[in-house]
Amino acid sequence: MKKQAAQGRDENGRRASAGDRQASLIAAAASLFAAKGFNGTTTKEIAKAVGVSEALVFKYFPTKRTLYAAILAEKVTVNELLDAVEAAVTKRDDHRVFTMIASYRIRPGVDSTFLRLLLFSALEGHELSELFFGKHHKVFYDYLAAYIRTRIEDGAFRSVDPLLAARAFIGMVVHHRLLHEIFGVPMLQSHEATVATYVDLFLAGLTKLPVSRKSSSRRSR
Amino acid sequence: MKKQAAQGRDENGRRASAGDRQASLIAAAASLFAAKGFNGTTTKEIAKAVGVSEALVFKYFPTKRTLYAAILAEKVTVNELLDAVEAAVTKRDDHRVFTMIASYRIRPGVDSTFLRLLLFSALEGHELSELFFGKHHKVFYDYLAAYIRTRIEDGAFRSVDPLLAARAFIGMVVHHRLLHEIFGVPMLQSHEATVATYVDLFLAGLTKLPVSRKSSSRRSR
DNA sequence: TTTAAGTGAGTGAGGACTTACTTACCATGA
DNA sequence: TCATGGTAAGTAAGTCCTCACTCACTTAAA
Repeated sequence: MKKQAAQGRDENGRRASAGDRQASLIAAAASLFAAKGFNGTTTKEIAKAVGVSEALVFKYFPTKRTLYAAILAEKVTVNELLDAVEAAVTKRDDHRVFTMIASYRIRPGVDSTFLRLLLFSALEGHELSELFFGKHHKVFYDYLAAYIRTRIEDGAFRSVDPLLAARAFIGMVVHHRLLHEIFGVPMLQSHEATVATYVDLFLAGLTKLPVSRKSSSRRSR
Repeated sequence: MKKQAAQGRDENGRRASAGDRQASLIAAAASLFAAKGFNGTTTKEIAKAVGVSEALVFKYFPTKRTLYAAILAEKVTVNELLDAVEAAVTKRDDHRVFTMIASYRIRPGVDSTFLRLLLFSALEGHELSELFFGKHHKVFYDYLAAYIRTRIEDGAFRSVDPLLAARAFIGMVVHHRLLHEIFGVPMLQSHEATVATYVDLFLAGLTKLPVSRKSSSRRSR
């Protein structure tokens, strides 16, 4: 008699392949770590989330940390965006460039676990946090900064530190997500409307007046 | 023979008073929680940091959570700033208002533990996090938003959602701190210079052109 | 002498990780 | 077409350790 037969099976009642198991363990662990932090999550919980014995977790990942590392390694995929923006960049379409970056950065959904994971890893001081940050976050600053620099050289933007300006802009956007996703602050408007306002505000502050040469703070075109 | 006599003593070799002990426990716990999170910190560590037995910690705080709550309760002191800004507000000195708020928000030092604590409590989902956020953070948004609103009514600022604008500005500033204090990203310039740039950028985007009356956001959509 | 400050040595619960074992899968050759 | 064995997937039931919290007690001070 198979008293407790169909436990660690996939949806067809068959044994899962190593790859699948690994993937679903990573997925489950990611969402648990994101929800409760590394220290706040137990290996037993992870196993249970996948419907598998705790021991199996350790068959795939020798330690809990290894599992954590696997998550971070997996979660590195940014370049889709940068490709998408490319067109707008060559056309010098400021509005579009900023809007696209902001939308991407602000978009909820799929990886709202992402931000939490990033924060947790930074706060808990995991070694991989830097890699994580570098590969996933830093790209944006550098990319946007480069664009701002060329626009300054074009004479279209005022002369500011490009990296600082990039951080300022991304700061607005990321902070918005933070408020919403971490602190549960209700949104005032739709994502789109918010992005539009931010982009508008920021570009107005950055764009050079075409005719006037009043040196300091004025707004744009 | 007093084999291990002078253990839980204060600097004079005397027994500490209840109040002092409580305070130093709170202080030690705050910095440990900030560094490693609630789950990542043990009561033994806290005791050791104060140079006292673990048992004593529980004489003062019945549970670890109580201690945590005590920290959050203690850390609520914002109004100093708001008083200081008041003068600038009545004079409608935009630049000064924004600079003061940003400087306050960005200043490192004393409570750099603060931001970490706030983030940890939010991430780990402590009940008090909301209170913490509300009492310490929200104030800024509301205060700044109110100012922006009056300036819009004055006709000095463009017509934007005041709360959204306030969040955008504080977002820039807080994000800057975050990068620096949590992610260890090196600063590009001094705090003052950074604040100056941010304020300049933001006010430029917000201020209405004195002569033109071009109504809404140019180059939109 | 009372009372508060302080402690060493627990306790039980739970967490990361092991061990020794069972089952399903499937490739092979008889 | 099967027995059949090698192997990977899977598990129950630990081990050992750490952690939050307790207990029974000692010491200092007023």
